[in-house]
Amino acid sequence: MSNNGKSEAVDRPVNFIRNIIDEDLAQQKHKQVHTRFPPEPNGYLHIGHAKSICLNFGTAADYNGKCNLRFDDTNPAKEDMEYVDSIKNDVNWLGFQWADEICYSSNYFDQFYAYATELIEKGLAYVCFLNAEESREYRGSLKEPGKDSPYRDTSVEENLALFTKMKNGEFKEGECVLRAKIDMASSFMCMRDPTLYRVRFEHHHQTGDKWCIYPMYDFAHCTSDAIEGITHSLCTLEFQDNRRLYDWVLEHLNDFNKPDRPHQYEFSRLNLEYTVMSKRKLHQLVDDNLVEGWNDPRMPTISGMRRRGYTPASIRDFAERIGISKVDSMTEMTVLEAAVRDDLNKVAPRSMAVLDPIKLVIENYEGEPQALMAPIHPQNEEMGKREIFFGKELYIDRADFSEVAPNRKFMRLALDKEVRLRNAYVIKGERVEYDADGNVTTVYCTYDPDTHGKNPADGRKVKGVIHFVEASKAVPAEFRLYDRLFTVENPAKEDNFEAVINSESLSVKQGYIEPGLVDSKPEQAYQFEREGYFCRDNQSGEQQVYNRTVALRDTWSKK
RNA sequence: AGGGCUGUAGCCAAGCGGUAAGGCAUCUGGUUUUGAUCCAGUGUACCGCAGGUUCGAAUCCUGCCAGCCCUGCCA
Repeated sequence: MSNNGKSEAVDRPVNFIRNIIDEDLAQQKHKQVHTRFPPEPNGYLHIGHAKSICLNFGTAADYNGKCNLRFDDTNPAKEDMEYVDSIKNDVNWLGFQWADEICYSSNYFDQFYAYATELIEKGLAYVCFLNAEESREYRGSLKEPGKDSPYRDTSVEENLALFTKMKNGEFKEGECVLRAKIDMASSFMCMRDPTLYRVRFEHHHQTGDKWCIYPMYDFAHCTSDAIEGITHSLCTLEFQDNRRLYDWVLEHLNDFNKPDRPHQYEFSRLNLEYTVMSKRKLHQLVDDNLVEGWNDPRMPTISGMRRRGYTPASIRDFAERIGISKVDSMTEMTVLEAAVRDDLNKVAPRSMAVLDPIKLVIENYEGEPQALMAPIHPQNEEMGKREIFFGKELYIDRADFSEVAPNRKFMRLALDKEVRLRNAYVIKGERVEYDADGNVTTVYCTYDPDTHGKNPADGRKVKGVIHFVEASKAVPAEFRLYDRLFTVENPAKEDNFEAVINSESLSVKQGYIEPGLVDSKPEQAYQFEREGYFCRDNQSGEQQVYNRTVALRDTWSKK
């Protein structure tokens, strides 16, 4: 059957949803797979949505099916065009194309109205004048059954008239709702005569002022799926109970009570360590100015991660690595980081940048700086070479020098010790100058002119390699280093998650880049050798600002 | 006696009656002008616990335990 945990259709990990699809296809329940990604446009997309996007679009693509992008826009009070635009943008950026036109639940408002009418005519829905509080009391509790609304037995004719009045704006907000007549004693709370329609005098971003009644999620979602011919409606675990209502609605509508109607399947949402995933909390971080905005590189939003330097391929790979299941889980950051590193390692041109510079003088070098050629990618010659410079004055990183090597493992520059300047020559530390505070200002070295592109002729072994930038050609740049946004694994569990924000989640450095980098494009990834993967900030215009996407894997600093 | 789900190595996650895939993390070697990459190797997983069925159970049955979700005119 399944070979090494891979799906038959494509070389991709199997999951329970693919198993269901394989079965449905085998039994010819559906001819083609049709999924949908149904965000509500009330916030920006985050990495958790990316998991769902990859699942829905990815699965459809693997089975040669289709996937719709559908805005679940049934609550105009919370929604906005700003979000629909950003969502479209993020989905495209991730590399997915929706089938045909973009869909909106609001496209189907006329049909929803007709379906609601059908339910009323069948005696399966009624207009209820209980207010919100009364309605809650009548609902009962988890352990106690509810009791029937006094409006439950209103005649079909009267309900029809009442519902028309609701639509015509003859009732105030909150005065009445349309409810399904199901079972006030059901153990599923969502089946205790759930609300189907409520009155809202709101302007809708798609339908304007045409409607003053808006359908509830449970009524709109299943019917939208059915209208669009969705076969597999994938959502997260908290909708498991709602599936009973999903099925009830479709089974009681003539158009949809067929074997090939949509079915809902639930998978677990993504939880990532050291961050939050709820829209409410992300909204709060933005509103309370704890981050720069939705696209702050520390945010788990698609736009934030994009600005940080994550690539679409790396996010898709991450989604594949974490898999799909029904287990409540918490994924470690290392999985995400490994996914970006794997992608960037392959595609990122190499460069050198000094983030915390100290001056280094080559005492035995005279004359103008010289140009040297360096590989753009040491493991991929096809990427070509770049020009770098070497000269009398250079910058190296403060952390790469120590007057006295702290231990035998120290592989960087120290006095009377040799080290390789990456892509250039072997140098030896000779002496050092300090400022009044005891900080190193300049390190004086000599270089071995016969070591470019080769080891010392006399067989001396030089183990250490450090990076540098030639001073006269160096271009000043700002580097922004990011760390986890929170100090605890699961900030959502805190009483006040804002209290556990990592105050050191951003540190800014002023240093230098190779001159060849001045025209770098925003979001283009580079590996600054020995420092990590960086990209030009997409919000800083002409300024040389680089965001660190992720540091290089570090297997020695903790020892 | 509310109901719905879930429990496989530190973290994800395959497996669906024939004797435990894979990834991340960890650790150990090797290569290396990035302490990166790459390569090779590295895990007694009492398969939540306890019974039962079976020649044989992570897979079937029973009971128990733990965690998550459900009482919006939110989605």
